[in-house]
Amino acid sequence: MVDSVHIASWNVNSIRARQERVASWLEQHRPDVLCLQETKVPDDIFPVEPFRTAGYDLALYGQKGYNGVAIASRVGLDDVRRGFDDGGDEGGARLVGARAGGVQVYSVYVPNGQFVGSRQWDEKLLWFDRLRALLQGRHGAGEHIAVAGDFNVAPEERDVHDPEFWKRQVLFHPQARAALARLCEDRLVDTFRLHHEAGGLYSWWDYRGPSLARNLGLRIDLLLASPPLARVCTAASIDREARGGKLPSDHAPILADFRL
DNA sequence: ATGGTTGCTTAGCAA
Repeated sequence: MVDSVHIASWNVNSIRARQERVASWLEQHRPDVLCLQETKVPDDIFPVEPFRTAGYDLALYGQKGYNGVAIASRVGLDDVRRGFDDGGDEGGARLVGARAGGVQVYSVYVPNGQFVGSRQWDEKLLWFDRLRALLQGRHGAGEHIAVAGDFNVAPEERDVHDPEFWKRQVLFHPQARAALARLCEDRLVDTFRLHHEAGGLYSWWDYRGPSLARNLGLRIDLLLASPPLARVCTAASIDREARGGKLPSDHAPILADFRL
């Protein structure tokens, strides 16, 4: 009987490039569930062995070259659902859901948006509303739901090293922040902010330039919980250490613990 | 939206 569940999420920027690093991280942290984004690989050649060896089942929704999401679980994995089922264009493999450890889990990779005013920008803003509709259509208010992933939006000024610059960019534009806020309002809670007040705590640092050394980052990776699940969230963190070393992803893993 | 780096794919795109 599971009485607690530890959920993690990590944009790995290619699971094939990162598989040894992810495998050792799994052995070290042993989360019950790990949501992955930017796996960048079709399902038939996803490197499943390191996960099986570590005791994890996988729900895969990938594609060639870009995007790709997955859920790894060692506490059961049922009712896997890939993508939206709203009849609209999927716009890439960016969403997979499953039941794991008594929680309804979603791994999400929100479109980056390219630049403000682009076609991809419009798709990004729309994507939040599609996700909101999907969650409202599939789930009731009392359920334990975790929506984890790379949202490609920092929620607040304290989540951005230079808000004045970034508010004109896709990752912190007022319209993107508003779209995220609409998704969340009264439905999803940012678990990190239940346990940390400080600014300067980021989950992504650009590969280019001295961003990591100078902590020029943004907190765009989020683990959102429905209110009933948020009420039993006992801890949340960002594993900044995993952003270091040789050939890291440009994102750090994020984690949250729940007592069920 | 311009630079810098990384990954997928092998010249150029996406992030």
